[in-house]
Amino acid sequence: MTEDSAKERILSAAEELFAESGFEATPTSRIAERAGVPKGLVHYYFRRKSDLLAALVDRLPDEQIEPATVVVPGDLAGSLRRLVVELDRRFTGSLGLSHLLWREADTHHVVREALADRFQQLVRLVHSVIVGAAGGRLAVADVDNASGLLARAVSHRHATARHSRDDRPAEFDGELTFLANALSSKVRKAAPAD
Amino acid sequence: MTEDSAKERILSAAEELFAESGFEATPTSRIAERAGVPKGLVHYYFRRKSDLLAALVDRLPDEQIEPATVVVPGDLAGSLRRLVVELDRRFTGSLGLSHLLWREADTHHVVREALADRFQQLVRLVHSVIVGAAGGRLAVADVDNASGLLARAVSHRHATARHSRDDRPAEFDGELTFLANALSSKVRKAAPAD
Amino acid sequence: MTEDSAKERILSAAEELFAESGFEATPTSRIAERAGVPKGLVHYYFRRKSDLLAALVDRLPDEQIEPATVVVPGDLAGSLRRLVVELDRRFTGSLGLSHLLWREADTHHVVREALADRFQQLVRLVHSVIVGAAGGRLAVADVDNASGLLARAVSHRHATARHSRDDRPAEFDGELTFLANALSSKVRKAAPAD
Amino acid sequence: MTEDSAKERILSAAEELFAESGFEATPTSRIAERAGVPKGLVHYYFRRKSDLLAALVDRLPDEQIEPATVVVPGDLAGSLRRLVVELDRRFTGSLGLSHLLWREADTHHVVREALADRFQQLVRLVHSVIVGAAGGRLAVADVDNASGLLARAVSHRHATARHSRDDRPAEFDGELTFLANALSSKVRKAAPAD
DNA sequence: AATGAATGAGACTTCATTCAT
DNA sequence: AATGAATGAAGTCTCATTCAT
Repeated sequence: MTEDSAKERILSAAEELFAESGFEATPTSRIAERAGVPKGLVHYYFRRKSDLLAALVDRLPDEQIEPATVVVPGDLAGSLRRLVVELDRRFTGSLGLSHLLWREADTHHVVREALADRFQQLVRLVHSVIVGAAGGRLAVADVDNASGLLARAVSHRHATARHSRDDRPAEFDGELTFLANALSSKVRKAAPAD
Repeated sequence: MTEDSAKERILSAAEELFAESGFEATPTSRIAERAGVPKGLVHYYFRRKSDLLAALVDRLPDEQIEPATVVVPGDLAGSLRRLVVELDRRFTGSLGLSHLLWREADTHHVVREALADRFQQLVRLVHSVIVGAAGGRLAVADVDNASGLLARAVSHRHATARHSRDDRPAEFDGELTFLANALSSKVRKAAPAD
Repeated sequence: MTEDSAKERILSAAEELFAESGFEATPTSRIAERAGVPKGLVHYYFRRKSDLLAALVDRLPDEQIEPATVVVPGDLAGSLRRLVVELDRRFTGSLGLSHLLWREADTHHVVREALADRFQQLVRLVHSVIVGAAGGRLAVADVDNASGLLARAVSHRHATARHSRDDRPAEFDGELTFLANALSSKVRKAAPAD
Repeated sequence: MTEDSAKERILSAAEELFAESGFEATPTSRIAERAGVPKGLVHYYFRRKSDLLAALVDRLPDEQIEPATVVVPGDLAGSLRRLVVELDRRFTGSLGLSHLLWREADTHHVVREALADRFQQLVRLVHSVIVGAAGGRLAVADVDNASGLLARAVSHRHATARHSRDDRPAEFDGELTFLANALSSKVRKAAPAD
């Protein structure tokens, strides 16, 4: 069953190699080699090299995280922490993808758009988690701002993790707690008049 | 005045082109062309193409921002806002540089390190501004966390600004205010005896 | 019949050109030109230029001479003369090869070894012919010395023939006869009891 | 006094490098480097690269060997042995020269002629030594043949010594003795009537 | 459907040579 | 006299892409 089709193997090889060395620096011949297929087959399935990149973006896994799996109502800090743990896991599980998206975003609009989409998804996800954990007692603007801030910080953290030797994202608990406290203090302040 | 030396023109051309299309996708011949010099001269000054990249990183402007120029003690939100305005200006003024650093960080460790350096500088800068504006009445950990969060968010904002049509960084005031408030509320809470 | 495969034509062209102008002085483009193939094909078959040289040495014809074809027992001088005539014919028939070997021996160890091999073959061949023509009545040491001397002289004669306008080896009969006589006198002296 | 002029240092560097890597494979810049002179100076003294080769051949040391220094009348084998020892010493003392001459003889007629000259000198030298050691009792033809044979063998021996790791010429005493005996036997046979 | 031989444009780089100083 | 910046021709090699089978 792990006997992937040749086409699939080509795509995986391309993903790895584009992530390792970049699109331009990767010859199609090396893709064929790593996929263990004859050179001609790469161009048989993907006439031009850029078609490979497009196909790679198309098959982007849509691994949504379900807010419910990390949210504990009333425990904002914990919920955010669990969210980030989960995000980190996804990130580590598809490093090639992440490398690829960041690397080629500048020159391939297809990729750029995919990257932007993912960021928007992330913002919405953080938003949901905050709302789910803190209840509806927060000002909409505050939630928006916190979500934006956190999504950016998490994205940046992953983006720079790519650059480190072991691809492991940096410590982040302090920042998370700080943010959770900031929001929580708003809740209290927003509700004494109740 | 714009009569730069040939060597300088080559570097500028390389910076632009590497930023536009990436290192690999930029032929040295196009660099020579844009710099208006014969092809041989490029390799006379920079034996291999990668030497160009190294030179580009070496001459990285060290445009430090002086905290004092944006800090107004007591006005944290305003100070941060002025800081970001200034950072955005620097960013817009050297777009090529920023593109270059992010694009090539994955494959050229010189570049990667330069990018990491710049990030650390940014963290320290934000730190100084917060301390300068809020006085010494904040917990060290809070300042650290807020600085990290903000530096990451600002970096990410610039990194993704590269991907937009007009290179303009996204709106950010809301996030800034939120963060300033978060910190300010700590000050008050930390000094209830006042 | 002369419709050789492209690969074969490339090798022949390379052999000729390397012999004419030397390895370094021969552009691969000129090889392609003379072989009547597109430039890319040369590097398709032989990734690097030096692979061409290696291939050339590999396909070195192993044109052994069968001692029996020149030996007439009892006629040492005649046998040696027939041997040299035959060696000269081989030499003239593959001039390119000979040029090539001597020219590039200094810088390419593959070639150097091939040249050394050929010399050893030659020594053994001369040895066989002497023994075959003179019978077993000669001292081993004498045969060894004479073989070495003659093999060296013949090699040198071919090596310098390359340098002459018409590639024709110099007259050599006198030397041959002298050597045959030298050996023959030993036979008589070794068997005075006859 | 070892403070050679720049021009002299350039020539020596060229001789070494041409011998090591060949004429074509040696950039003039490397000659300048090894000579410790600025690049421009090489072409200041020798406008074209080939002028260097010509100059090198022009200044060829004419290290003639005086027959009297090795000849002991009556001792032919010893005389030849001493001659070869002396020739080997000259050879080892100017290896660069020898490499150079053999390497570039194929493509530069100036060099080719110099090499041929040296060979003729050698033939005459051997001739003188034989005559000196054996007296006038040998047939002219025999002396000619033996000289040619020996000169060729010695030349070949040096030519192939270049190809060995340590540039040391191979053992040769057996061959020499054999040749001396061959000649000596003629003397005896030629003079029984005395 | 699949393959790998074949192609040619073009990339990087080297280098002899010129020339202004 | 001496230098090293500058030039451009040319060399080796890579590679996406095509095509006959």
